[in-house]
Amino acid sequence: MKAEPDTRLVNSVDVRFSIDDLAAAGTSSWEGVRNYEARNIMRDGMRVDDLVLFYHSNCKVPGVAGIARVCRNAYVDHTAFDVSHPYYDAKSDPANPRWFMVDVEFVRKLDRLVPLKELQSLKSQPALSGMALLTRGRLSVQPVSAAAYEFIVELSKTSPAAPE
DNA sequence: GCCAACGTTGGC
DNA sequence: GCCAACGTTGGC
Repeated sequence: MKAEPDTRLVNSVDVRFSIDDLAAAGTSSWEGVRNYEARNIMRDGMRVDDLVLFYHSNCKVPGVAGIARVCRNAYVDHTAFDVSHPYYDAKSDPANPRWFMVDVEFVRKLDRLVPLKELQSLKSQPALSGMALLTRGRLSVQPVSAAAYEFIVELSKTSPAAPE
């Protein structure tokens, strides 16, 4: 799941959210997803206790920052109905809601941030083959194989690759 | 149902 | 701030 750790204004509201923000909050809803495929993954593909890689995007060093866990199955994203909310969507009808969200809880930060660049340099590794993060960067909620999850968590325990 | 125009994402 | 990739919209 991607979040933006740096200041980001949406309709004049700062929607930044980092792994440290999740750590401070303990749990958080994942409101604001306004893409159908990402919604479907949350609604149909995620269940309580699933582990989540927390990715920092749109920032100086994009990459995987930590681990979270799903703690509530998908439910209606009510922020879409609130005209004063930055994620308001007039097309989501309360009688037939368009958008859904899950809740996640903080598990831990990785020992170090695993930069996207590093993962790109390792994309020929079988564990990362076909990983959505590397093949279609723009999806904000993506499936992660068990192999990719393990690979990235183990990678975070190693020293960063030396710069070229 | 096609597809051009337009909007968004997100790395750089 | 640029812009490529790609998702969404809407005319036909």
